[in-house]
Amino acid sequence: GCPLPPSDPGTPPPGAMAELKSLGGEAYLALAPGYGPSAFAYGAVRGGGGGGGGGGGGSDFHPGALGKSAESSGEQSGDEEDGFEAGVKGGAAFEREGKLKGGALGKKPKEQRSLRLSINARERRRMHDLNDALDGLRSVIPYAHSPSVRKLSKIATLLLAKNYILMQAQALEEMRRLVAYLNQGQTLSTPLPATLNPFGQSAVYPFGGAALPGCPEKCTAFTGAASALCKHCNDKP
DNA sequence: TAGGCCATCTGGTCCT
DNA sequence: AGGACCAGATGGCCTA
Repeated sequence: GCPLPPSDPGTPPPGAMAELKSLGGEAYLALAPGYGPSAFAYGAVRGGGGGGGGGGGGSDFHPGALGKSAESSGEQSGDEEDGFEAGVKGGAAFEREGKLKGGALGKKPKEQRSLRLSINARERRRMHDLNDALDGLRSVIPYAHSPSVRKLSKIATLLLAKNYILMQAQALEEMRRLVAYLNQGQTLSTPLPATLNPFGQSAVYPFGGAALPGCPEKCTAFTGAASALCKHCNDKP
């Protein structure tokens, strides 16, 4: 199976990793082949990535630092000119083709080029927005966020997010069933089925062994206060 | 060096 | 007509 990403004490969202553990994490990390472990090659800083390339003469687009996608979105907003400068090859191809989407027909070459640059700039902006959204998604996914750790790829981010959502839904459902079970007022003389026990196999009774002076359901062990969901607590004056 | 990932350009298509 | 969205192509950077 996929190894759990190394925990980063500084960054994981509260309780996120604990939830991963309690649920085994397999579902969460069950990424499609090729995007799992390799996608989590933590520890290596990804440098200059990408940038420049493309249609041409990437030099003008070389952000050069880390976390390109995020940075590039913004500093390239000058784009019109950048796009033109960078578009050596693309521009050449464009000029060779001598055509531009029906609308360019009948326009002067200079106008065509201007329109093409405008379209390029819009597309760049759109992709930057998309990357910003992906960054936002990464920021809420529990994995090792750290400057010294390579960030998740786009595909890994999407797959991880999907599995995380599924895992959260499952956890929520289990908690609901557990609350319903407790509200029945029954004592847990037998271990909860694994599917009802999000606290791990060893925790037959998640509230600890010692009887608490309060509610017989020991729900106070959760919060230290009477639970509004517990009928025993509600019965008390 | 091959493969993965990425940014950009580009033309097509659809929508307003 | 113009903008948004999409997918293909291209080339750069990085890691194994």
